[in-house]
Amino acid sequence: MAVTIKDVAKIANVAPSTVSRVIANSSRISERTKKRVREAMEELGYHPNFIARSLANQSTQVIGLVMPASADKTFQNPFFPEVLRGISTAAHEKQYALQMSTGETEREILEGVMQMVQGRRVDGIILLYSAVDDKIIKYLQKESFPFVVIGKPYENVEEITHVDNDNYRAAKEATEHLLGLGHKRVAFVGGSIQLVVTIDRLLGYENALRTAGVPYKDEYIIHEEFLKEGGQEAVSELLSLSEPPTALVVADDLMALGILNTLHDIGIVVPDQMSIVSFNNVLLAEVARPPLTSVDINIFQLGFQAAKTLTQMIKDPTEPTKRIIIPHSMVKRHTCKEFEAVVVKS
Amino acid sequence: MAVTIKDVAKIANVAPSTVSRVIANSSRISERTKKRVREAMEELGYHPNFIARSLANQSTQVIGLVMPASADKTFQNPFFPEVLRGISTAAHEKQYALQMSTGETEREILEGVMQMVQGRRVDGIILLYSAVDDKIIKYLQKESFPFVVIGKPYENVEEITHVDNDNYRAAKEATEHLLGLGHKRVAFVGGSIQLVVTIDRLLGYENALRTAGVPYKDEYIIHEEFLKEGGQEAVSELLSLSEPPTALVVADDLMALGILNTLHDIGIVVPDQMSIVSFNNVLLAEVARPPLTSVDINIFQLGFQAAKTLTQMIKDPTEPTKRIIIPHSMVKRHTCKEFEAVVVKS
DNA sequence: TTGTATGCGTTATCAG
DNA sequence: CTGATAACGCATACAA
Repeated sequence: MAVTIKDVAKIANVAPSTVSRVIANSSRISERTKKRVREAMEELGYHPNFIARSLANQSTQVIGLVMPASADKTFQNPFFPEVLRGISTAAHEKQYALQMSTGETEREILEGVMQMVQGRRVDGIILLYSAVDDKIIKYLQKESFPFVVIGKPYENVEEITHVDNDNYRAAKEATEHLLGLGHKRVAFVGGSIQLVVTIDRLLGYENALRTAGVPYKDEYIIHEEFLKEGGQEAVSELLSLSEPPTALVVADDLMALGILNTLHDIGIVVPDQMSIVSFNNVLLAEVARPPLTSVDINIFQLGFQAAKTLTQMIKDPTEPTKRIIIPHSMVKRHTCKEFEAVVVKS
Repeated sequence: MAVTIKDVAKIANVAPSTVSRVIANSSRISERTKKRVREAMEELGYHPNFIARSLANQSTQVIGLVMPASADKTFQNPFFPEVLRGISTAAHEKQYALQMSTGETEREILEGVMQMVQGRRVDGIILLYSAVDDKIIKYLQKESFPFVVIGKPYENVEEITHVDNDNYRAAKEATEHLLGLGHKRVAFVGGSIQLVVTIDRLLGYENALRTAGVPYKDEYIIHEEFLKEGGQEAVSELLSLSEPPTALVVADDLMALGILNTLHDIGIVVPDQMSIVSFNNVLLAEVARPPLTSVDINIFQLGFQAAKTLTQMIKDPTEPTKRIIIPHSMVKRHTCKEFEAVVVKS
């Protein structure tokens, strides 16, 4: 059996409670006994048992993380390592550990979350995505368990603390950029319409078109998963149109990379024959050829602020609901060009 | 306060210990009382408190995960989401939760691991990488805490359970493939030499050259981090040589992508003027242009087997040390071509 | 400033 | 088959 607080107490000739107070660095313990107790701890190689502490405190110092279904391809998106880095940094500052949901299906994940919550395994939860009609959010609200979502909740926005970008405006700006270059036929290639981020960006795109008086066409809206296969299908659908687009707003760098390469295969030159703006500005955007013009959404900050906010909520449950908007900025590289009346071969 | 075993006991008119037995589905409880207790549980919405259970059991049902320093660029490698998926799947099957280390520096990570272990927060640990002279492995061995490493330990290989590929042979085969195509000037672009995987692959590469009677040159060995900047530097170093290579063995798809694009910028055509074999076969390999010939190391299985093995070790601490080798296979795409006496412009 | 006693929610050991 | 009761290791209210 490992060395406990009692062993330390015996060696230091004090009561267990005194040792406990030394650990908490209570101000009502004399420096002399503190020193003696610490020496005893050192001598025995004592380390506090977090489980016991958790039980006594009703607090675990761990944050639960809910990822999208791991079967889901979304998981492969470079977005996740980067939010994780942000979360991890903030969590570490406040001495929180991180626990991940495991589970392949939505049902399994919900069960995992229920175990985290009811089993008192975590003090709070971060949702790393926001989907339409999400059971997990509803459950967490019902239990009034501390949680924050990264992205915008689909329902009850005012009641749920979340960290998001202004995706509506970001997409609007991206579209306007293309419009400003003279493009009239701008298509939108988004991820799953189940994700709120897709919806917001789509709305921003629509609004930009409407404001510019450019007609909005259903055929120009493509929804695919955030992935490469998606990119390829998107391209073929779009190019088979009688009036194919000359510019694309793409929801994600990874998808844009797929599109880029498919276009390259077909022999369509970017940006000469097709302009592209994508989102996220992960490493891939730089590495792609040509390098992608991409909206930087500051993924690290998304994670960092989410974790920071959650720890505040845990510490002070009366904290009001918050909406934190992380700024974005378009990084112009080499996938956008002024529209010229070049015929896009179909 | 949440509903506890006592509340259930009261409603069901039994002792708390009986409720506990029902939860464990003990065979020495009559079906009738089981039913009554279960109804009470249902009625109150009872869920067991894992923390309390952990304290009583001395077992947490959580596995600790040690990632490389999150400041480290390695973290961005698509390798990680995929091992995680494997680990997560196996862990979920055995009802284990996953806890991640947070910490930016090596020192912080070691401290985090010590907290996991001494604080009894986890039942076992998986190391997601293997580095030379690793303090964490030494610590875990000293504590004789259950752990498995993904990759090959640098020291005490026989005493440490690990899940690895035969990287030596994989690299040898990749090199032989290039040699077989007639290339004589084959360079090796590896990741950090601090990683054991790099060392193994380098040795395999060397052996292939030696066996083929091709001279081995120091200038052909480049070590960079597993990333894109690395790719670019590698290319410029290699091409500035008086006898630049005509083929490359690259440690990682992400790096290979960087190299591919740098070559493209310079105007060197792959595979006509430069052949490339890389490792990991992640999504990127498919998406790259041209698609990468890459050694599939079965990342998912690496994670899956690691978690599965660890849970066995936890259940039965007398399990012998194991070495599990996950098979690899080369996926031929379009980055390799027979060597022709084309002058590579320098 | 320090010690004593009790509780946190379970499981496990005895009895019965 | 079931019920008391004592751990598990720590924190804290209350005493001293």
